[in-house]
Amino acid sequence: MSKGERTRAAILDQALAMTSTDGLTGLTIGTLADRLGMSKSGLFAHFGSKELLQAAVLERAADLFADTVVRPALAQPRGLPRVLALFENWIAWTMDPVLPGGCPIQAASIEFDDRPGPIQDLIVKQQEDMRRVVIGATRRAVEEGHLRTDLDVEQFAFEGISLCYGFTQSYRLLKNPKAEVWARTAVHGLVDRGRVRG
Amino acid sequence: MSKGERTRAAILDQALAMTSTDGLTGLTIGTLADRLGMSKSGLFAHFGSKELLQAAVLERAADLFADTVVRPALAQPRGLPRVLALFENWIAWTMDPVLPGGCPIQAASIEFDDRPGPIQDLIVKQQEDMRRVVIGATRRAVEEGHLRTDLDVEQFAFEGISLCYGFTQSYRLLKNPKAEVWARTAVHGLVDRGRVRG
DNA sequence: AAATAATACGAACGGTCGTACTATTGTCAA
DNA sequence: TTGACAATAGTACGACCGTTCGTATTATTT
Repeated sequence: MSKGERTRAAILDQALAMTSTDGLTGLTIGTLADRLGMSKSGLFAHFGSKELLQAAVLERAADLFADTVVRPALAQPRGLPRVLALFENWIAWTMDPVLPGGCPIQAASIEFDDRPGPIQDLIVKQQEDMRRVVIGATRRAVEEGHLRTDLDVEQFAFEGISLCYGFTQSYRLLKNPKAEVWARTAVHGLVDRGRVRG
Repeated sequence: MSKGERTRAAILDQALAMTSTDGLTGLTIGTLADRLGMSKSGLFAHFGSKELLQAAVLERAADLFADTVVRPALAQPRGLPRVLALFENWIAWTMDPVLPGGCPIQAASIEFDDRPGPIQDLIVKQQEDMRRVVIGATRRAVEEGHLRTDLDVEQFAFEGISLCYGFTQSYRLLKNPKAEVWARTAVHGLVDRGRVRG
């Protein structure tokens, strides 16, 4: 790993934290350089433009999300355990102090839902990837006989993802101490309702 | 209505649309003035600071939300019809072309969930007001005998609000044509599950 | 019609933004 | 150890930011 690669990784770590609290637009090259003790131009040279920096941050966020949420869930036995782990890990991810301001991708979703361009395209791709993961795990649970065969897996995924998103509001903005219980109760309810009878 | 009040209202209308797409931070006095064909300083004088402008925009958004979502729902007979109207109106509000970029309050929630200050305080107050409205209507539905007496109304509100929020993602960012059906199916399911047996 | 207040304007301020260029330093293979 | 190139710093730029100020214009009241 060359020196350039090392600094680039350090930049992205700091940029991720900054994006988490200030958003992709609030992420600023000058203050980012200050926090890293390096010059604006030196940092800038690593990416070539702010938009490319934003894209790199998003991809780093997605990697971290995959490592924290998706991969550990896929390590669970297929079927219900995996589906539940997906939601539980997602809830834990929202509370993870590594991201001081919450999931940067979720924030970016709202920030960029009216700004077409490469960044929006990337966010859409990431969100649909995640949707596919949830749908895939759910469909597996149906095949394993854990969930009803007549279950609408797309509807199921919509509700599960919505609950994870809603949790962010209650937990991060409203700081409601019951938020975590609500979210976990809700996803367990969702899963239970999909279970085969008996 | 004096001339000042008239321009102030016109400013807020335009500012609301701009906030809807660009967020409270992306809302900029210069371009806002341009769109209204007036000078930066003339516009500025109406509010005294950008923060006060942002606060005024949020209050205008809340008024509009109350007129579009809450008041029509309260016109429905108490109990289940009112609860359902609340969610249906909320879904319609998210699709309302009056807000070209979706609900400004929801966007501001994520934008400001890590920026303490008067704006964050205002947003928290608005969100908790809305939460209280949902909880109140739900509790009424219990009293009317439409919903189970052992229903956890806070849990119910969390799930309903989460679904409305999740709908924004699917509809505005991912532009999924099934989003509206998913959201309506989900809230109807939520309500049905709370119904008294038989 | 005169007096006063409300409203709007234009210009300018200090700052920060992203970006472009050039110069300097550091790294690492030959 | 040197030469080539990657990495970082330095400086400057035009554009825009929120804000202030003095002044002109327009409404409203007396």
